[in-house]
Amino acid sequence: MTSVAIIDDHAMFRMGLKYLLSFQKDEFSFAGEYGQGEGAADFVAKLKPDVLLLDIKMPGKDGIAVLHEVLFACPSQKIVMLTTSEADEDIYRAITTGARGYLLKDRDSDDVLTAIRTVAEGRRFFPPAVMDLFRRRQAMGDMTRREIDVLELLSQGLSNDEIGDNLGIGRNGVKSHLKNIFAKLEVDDRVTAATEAIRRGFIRR
Amino acid sequence: MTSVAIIDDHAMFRMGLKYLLSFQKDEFSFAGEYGQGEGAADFVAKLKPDVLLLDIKMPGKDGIAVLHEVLFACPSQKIVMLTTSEADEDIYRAITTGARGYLLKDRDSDDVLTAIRTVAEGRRFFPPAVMDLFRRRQAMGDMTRREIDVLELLSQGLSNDEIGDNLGIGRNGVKSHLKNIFAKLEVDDRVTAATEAIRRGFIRR
DNA sequence: AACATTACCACCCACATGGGTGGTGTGCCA
DNA sequence: TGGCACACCACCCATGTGGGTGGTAATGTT
Repeated sequence: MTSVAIIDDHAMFRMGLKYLLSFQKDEFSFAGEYGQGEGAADFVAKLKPDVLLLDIKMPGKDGIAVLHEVLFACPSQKIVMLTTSEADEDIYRAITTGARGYLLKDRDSDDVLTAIRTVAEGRRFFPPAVMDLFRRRQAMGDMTRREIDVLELLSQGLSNDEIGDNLGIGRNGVKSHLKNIFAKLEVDDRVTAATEAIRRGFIRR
Repeated sequence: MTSVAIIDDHAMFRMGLKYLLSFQKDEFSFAGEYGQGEGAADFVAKLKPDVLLLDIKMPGKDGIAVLHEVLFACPSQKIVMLTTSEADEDIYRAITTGARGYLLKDRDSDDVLTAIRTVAEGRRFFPPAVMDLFRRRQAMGDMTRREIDVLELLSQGLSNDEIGDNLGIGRNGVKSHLKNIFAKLEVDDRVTAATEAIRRGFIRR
């Protein structure tokens, strides 16, 4: 008997899981649900479910932060990320910090039970689409702290001079960072850099 | 007794609704579910539910297109949009084409039953956050077909010359459109124009 | 007939951008 | 002690951008 808990800000989604599990009463039990990132780690610590389903995009504290907290307190906790986020960065962080599964709600939500079963047995569950995005992200190399700072300001429409002012460096420093950013994102202009950085999850909004 | 159907590509979400309604068996009946935009209008025509819940972001045909089709065939159909999309453009199109309700999954999903009840009674249901976005969009004026074309190419990182080549016009024509676009979006550079246009739903991705 | 909207174009100008080539200093890991 | 990633800077240069002011011509609407 496998106990399953879910952390997701969508009430309907939590209910969907409860309903889904209710058809497999001999195999799974619904351990509990929680609707936000804040306090989620405590919730998990008390419940100790066999498998935890965890959403990424939540108001306040996001799922990646919760993932860190939960695994810090209990490294053996089995966690499946269940989210709409196709951002390579989210997938990369989730897998590298120790999630055992990652499902895209829109594409793979039929696989939920399979994922839970697989992870409960101690194996990993990552659909091909997820692995593709993970590998792409891995091939890219890391974005440094400073590069993220630049991207953040760039995406707000600031000029190189303005970005420099904000970061306390000169325009040449900014241009230098931009050169590296462009190379990593494989783009050659700031508009695409901004949209790609958002799409890939390096910056939010 | 109110019959309710749902069109949403998220299997879990559809289950959530089924589960939710199952607690109110004397008030609501679950008429059916459908997982994509393609063929959704026929599905509704056959079922004729009292209230239809309709997601916007679906692969292939999106919810706004389905909304049009369904209301064209049956203008009295009561429809509640139930989506994560906070894009003013989606909200604007949904309301102006005749949706009776609009709920944000992440913020208002507790209101689902209230929304269904309200709409079933023939009234409208739009939460304050939705109305705010609607009014903001209304105040802005429409984006013309040509302006959307320019935005689309702009967001792909093309220069004004390249955009002109793609549209068969000169750089001056492009600049002229851009001037109007900037004014409507209340921005003054192409990076912000691109990110805002995406965020507000004028262009996808 | 008067007007607004949309779609385009021309010319000017100050400034920003992206590419290039090069350099310095710091901290880290081996 | 060497090597490497990182953060930053300098200078050059062709091209792009955003702002301005102006124009034409085809569609409407009233």
